[in-house]
Amino acid sequence: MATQCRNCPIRKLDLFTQMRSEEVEFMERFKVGEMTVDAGAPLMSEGANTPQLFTALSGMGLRYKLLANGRRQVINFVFPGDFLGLQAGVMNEMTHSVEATTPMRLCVFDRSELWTLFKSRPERAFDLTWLAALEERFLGETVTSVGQKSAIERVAWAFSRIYRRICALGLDRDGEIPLPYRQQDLADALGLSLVHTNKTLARLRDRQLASWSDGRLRVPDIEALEEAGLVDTSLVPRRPLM
Amino acid sequence: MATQCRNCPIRKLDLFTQMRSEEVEFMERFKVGEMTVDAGAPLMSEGANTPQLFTALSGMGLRYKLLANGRRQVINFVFPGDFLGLQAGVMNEMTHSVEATTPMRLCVFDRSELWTLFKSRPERAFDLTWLAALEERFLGETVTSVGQKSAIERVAWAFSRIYRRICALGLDRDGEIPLPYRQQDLADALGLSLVHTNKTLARLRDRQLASWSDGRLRVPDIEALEEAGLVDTSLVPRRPLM
DNA sequence: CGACCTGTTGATTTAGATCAACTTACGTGG
DNA sequence: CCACGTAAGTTGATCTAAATCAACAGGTCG
Repeated sequence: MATQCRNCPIRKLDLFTQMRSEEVEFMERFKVGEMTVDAGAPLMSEGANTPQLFTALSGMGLRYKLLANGRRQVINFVFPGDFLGLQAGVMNEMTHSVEATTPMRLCVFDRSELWTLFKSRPERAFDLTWLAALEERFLGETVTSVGQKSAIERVAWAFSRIYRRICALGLDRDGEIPLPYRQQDLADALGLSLVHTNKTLARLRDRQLASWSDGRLRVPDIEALEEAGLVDTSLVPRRPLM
Repeated sequence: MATQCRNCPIRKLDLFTQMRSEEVEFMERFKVGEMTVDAGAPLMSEGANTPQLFTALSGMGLRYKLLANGRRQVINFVFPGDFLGLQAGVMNEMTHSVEATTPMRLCVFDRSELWTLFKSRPERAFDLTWLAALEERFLGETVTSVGQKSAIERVAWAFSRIYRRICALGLDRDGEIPLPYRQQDLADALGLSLVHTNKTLARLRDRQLASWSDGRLRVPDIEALEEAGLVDTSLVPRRPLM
């Protein structure tokens, strides 16, 4: 039996904007089920026209694109609260793939009901657009990091962003968060080679800015890390949850 | 006296999805005016909370972010039909700046009316979300190009995308389009140095793939250029126009 | 046990950055 | 009308951050 939205495990977090109770009721109707997947499971694939939209509830994943030359770009990492499938929802085609890195639990929505949402729930439609704008904002920052920063700045930037997000989800425990990706994933996200990423991680460790091993990231001083990553510290607002 | 939407100079192009007449009427009310600006004029700036939203009607511009270290990332180029200010519209703050490269003419909308649009015009709200998803798609592709491609592939990719778009706007004339940017702008868009960009342009010219000088880009064989740029040639759908 | 995956480290190479000149073209002001 | 300053493009020489190549170590699993 699927969790009812009123008992949603993450909705109440400060990270998210709060919904009015009619909205919660609407989402309970909009939601068609829940899905749990194993680590490594593909969730959506580039070019496909998935009938389903998801909101991640727990676990972590990643979005990526493959190139003709075999290289892979990790577009970003997927954390609880992220909405998956907007492109399929409005344009009928995903232009990137999504896969689960750890086991994941996701809310499932029916894509064909999306238009109903726009017609009957303008505030939810607005929230969806907000999420799209937030994604655009984040990708603009990613382009900037990959295009203009040195290796150490890029890794520091990525760790800062991830650390802040995971903390906001309440998953940190004395300065440490779970980060269950491989170095190759980070390398592909930042446009760096695996070897150079590894050496850059060692440098960050030496400088006591961040230490990532055994799937856990320890950040002794987040502000110092943000500075090292030239991170734009303008406030990231609360985000809507679909 | 501002152009009325019914006489919009670009709306009828095949590039754009067609609107129903009620939608056109609604847009005429939503539109509060028109603006023309000189080359070099700033349109929006990072961190600011502009009260206005725009749709570009003519001319070209660019979006960019500046870093603490003085470097600049050009996020993308702005062409007629592009919508500007979505971030300000939903999140009250731009995270990048926009400036006019040539003189531009723009439709002006009132940000505070955006919520009215969501409440009373769900199909227009849907279109806006579509545009946001399209932007996300394009930025994903940009990250992939900047993160994973060689200099010549990146330039070929950018030229392909630009060429296709400008042709769709009907601005091409025997295999040539206007492209009034500086080499520095392209360099900042692709994460390359100015000097290396210049040398890469020479290589593309030698290989007869693309020749850009005096503000005009000539492309003898767009398919060959796309191949050189590892361009994902899956169909780019018609886009909504706001 | 052996195959495979992930991480680590050192040696070598290279794409692209940086540095430095020089050329046009285009104002602007004397 | 010319001198000078500035912006954009071009080209060659040199440097370097990061890529590539190679080898090995520890874990895990069938």
